[in-house]
Amino acid sequence: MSIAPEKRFSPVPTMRDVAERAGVAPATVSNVISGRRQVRQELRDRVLAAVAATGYRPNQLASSLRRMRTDTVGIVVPDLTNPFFAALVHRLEDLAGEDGYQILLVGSNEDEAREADRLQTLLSRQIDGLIMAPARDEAAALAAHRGRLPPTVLMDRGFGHAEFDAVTADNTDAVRQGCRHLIGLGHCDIAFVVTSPALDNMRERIAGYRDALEAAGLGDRARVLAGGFDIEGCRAMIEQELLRAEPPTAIFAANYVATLGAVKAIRALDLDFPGEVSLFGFDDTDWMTVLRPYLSVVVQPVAAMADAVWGLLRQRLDDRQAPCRHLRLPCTLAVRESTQRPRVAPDRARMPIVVSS
Amino acid sequence: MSIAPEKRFSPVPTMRDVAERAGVAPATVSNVISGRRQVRQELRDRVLAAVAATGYRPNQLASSLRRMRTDTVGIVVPDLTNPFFAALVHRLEDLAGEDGYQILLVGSNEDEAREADRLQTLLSRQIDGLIMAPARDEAAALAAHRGRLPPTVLMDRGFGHAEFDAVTADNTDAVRQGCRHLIGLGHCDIAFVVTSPALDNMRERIAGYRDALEAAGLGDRARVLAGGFDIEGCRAMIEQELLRAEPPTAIFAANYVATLGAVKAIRALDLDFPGEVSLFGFDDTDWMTVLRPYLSVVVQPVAAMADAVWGLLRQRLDDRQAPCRHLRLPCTLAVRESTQRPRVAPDRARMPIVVSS
DNA sequence: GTGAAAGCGCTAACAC
DNA sequence: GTGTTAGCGCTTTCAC
Repeated sequence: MSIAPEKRFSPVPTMRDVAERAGVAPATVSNVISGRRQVRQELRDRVLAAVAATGYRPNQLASSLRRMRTDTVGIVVPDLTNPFFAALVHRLEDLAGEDGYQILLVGSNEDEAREADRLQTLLSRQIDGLIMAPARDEAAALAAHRGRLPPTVLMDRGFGHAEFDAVTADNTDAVRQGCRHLIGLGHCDIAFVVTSPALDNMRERIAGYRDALEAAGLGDRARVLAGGFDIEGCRAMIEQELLRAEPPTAIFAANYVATLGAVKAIRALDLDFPGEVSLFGFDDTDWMTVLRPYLSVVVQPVAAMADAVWGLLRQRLDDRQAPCRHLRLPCTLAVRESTQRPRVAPDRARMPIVVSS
Repeated sequence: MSIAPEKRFSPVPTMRDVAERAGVAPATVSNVISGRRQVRQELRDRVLAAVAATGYRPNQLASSLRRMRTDTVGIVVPDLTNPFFAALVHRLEDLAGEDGYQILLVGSNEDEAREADRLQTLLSRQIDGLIMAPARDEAAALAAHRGRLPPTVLMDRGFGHAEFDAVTADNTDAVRQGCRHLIGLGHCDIAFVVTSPALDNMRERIAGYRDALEAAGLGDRARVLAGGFDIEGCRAMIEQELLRAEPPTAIFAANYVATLGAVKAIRALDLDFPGEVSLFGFDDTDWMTVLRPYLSVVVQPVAAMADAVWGLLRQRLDDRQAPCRHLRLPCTLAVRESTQRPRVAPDRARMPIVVSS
């Protein structure tokens, strides 16, 4: 053994180390590992042996830099704590993983500034694709990067942009049907609770609400409340509404947060539920068929939506020129226990209802 | 204007483009942008102008390769759909973002093979840190990379490893207290439902259960059920238990999944709940104080746990030699409506109880 | 304080 | 098939 300065043992072996050990060119190692080109069996064996002996593990970073692709997709959602988005992310991570992509996850917390900031870093990481439920429809953060964005699919929100693929539920129709159900039950005073009427998806849901009321000649009874993006805000707003002289006989909540806010408000006032007030919620979860009363809700096709999003992204990855598409998936209604006939006869519905039980 | 072949307009400007335009060295651009070194005001201005003019945006990939750090942390959880993990991830993403890190998210779906596979890719991406709630305590996936792992913090599970920092709830004590509550109410037949007794956290919870029963002289009444990792599995197991000749008067569910499974089982059998059977759950969520009966549960300090995890990771990033620490955070009990006195007097508790209502 | 040059680890292009 | 070479875009010595 010579004492001459040999190449020191590198703490983490590189492809070159493997190549030297196997007595082949680095490119050959690369080809063995990636399988991109045929390599003679003998060399391949030597390479594999060298890989095993050195414990070599490829550095994706270097590979990505060279190949100009990262096999990474960014996902931006407003709130991971909301089961709707959690389910979407869960499914997307699944699909992405199957196709060899990893997920860079960002939660915007419904905050535009934060979203813009995080998006910037996401893009600087050279993500191959972007999936986003933007905090605001304008998606100013996106516009700022116009022309420099990777293939992008919007979901749930911001679908007004013609330059992006998008997936949404058929919001208007879902709410229209929900309202019909309530009206059919005899409800004339239905309050509709959204987070923010500034969001297109909420506007669509409001449209469904107004549609249905007008079709029933109840147009002048429409009341839309904006409770904000957190449960407590919605709760406060709804509580106040239920304390009015002529409270609604039913609440229709336009999303998960509003739904929870509504039940909390009803509980806080200790109302007989659904006796004194019915509730139609939005978004279905495990627990809704478990505690009482089981909630009647609009069910968004979450799995199908995630599938559609991923499908659009894959297609966009293959062909950046194809025209953008907006997929709108139908919702279903799960009518359960939280909606029932109002106590007051329809013709007396304008009379004040005593709120306490 | 010369027709000579000038450098073509590069579709995406690089630091070199900016440097040329500003008439400075690439290194200077780098220094302006990173702020790592002082740059004379005049040059700085020229650089900034060139950045604006070209619309240059740094390539983190190249930077990471050179700097040998990615400002990225991998998070592996068994199930994003479980609000406990969703909340953990949510909070961790928050903390990471504040510190300039991004999150590569992986859901293992409680599947070891998948976990190992995804972990491999995660590591090849040169993540700076790893946060993991391993599918199995052995965390074979981790062991396979022994010595080549970035700073790693385990949470909720796998905390038996002396070579990793870890954060868990005080499982044994939490369950012990929960059991005391049930026993105090007069319950002598309490079934304990875990997902899998192979997990250390479940074993700890079981230990708390046995402790409490033995302390009350009820050691021979202990019944531990393993329902598996999905709600339906737990439901089936619990349903069967409730149909025995001598059904338990109370169910103690050892995690979120088991809790939901328990309520489903109770509903499926149409039992008077909590009249005929009490339920003590595990993990607190928004909806538990909203529908009836409000569930009595063990509350894990999720936010504090995430904070602790992040804190440990940051410290480990700073000092890889420091001894590993296992932080164990106390839980609290939320006693609500799902637990009440059993209908049968304690001294008759061994008599069969009629199950139908 | 600034520039020149080397190189992070990998792969694509091109010879042979 | 396999080796050689030249970078991917950035940061970091090291001179000046």
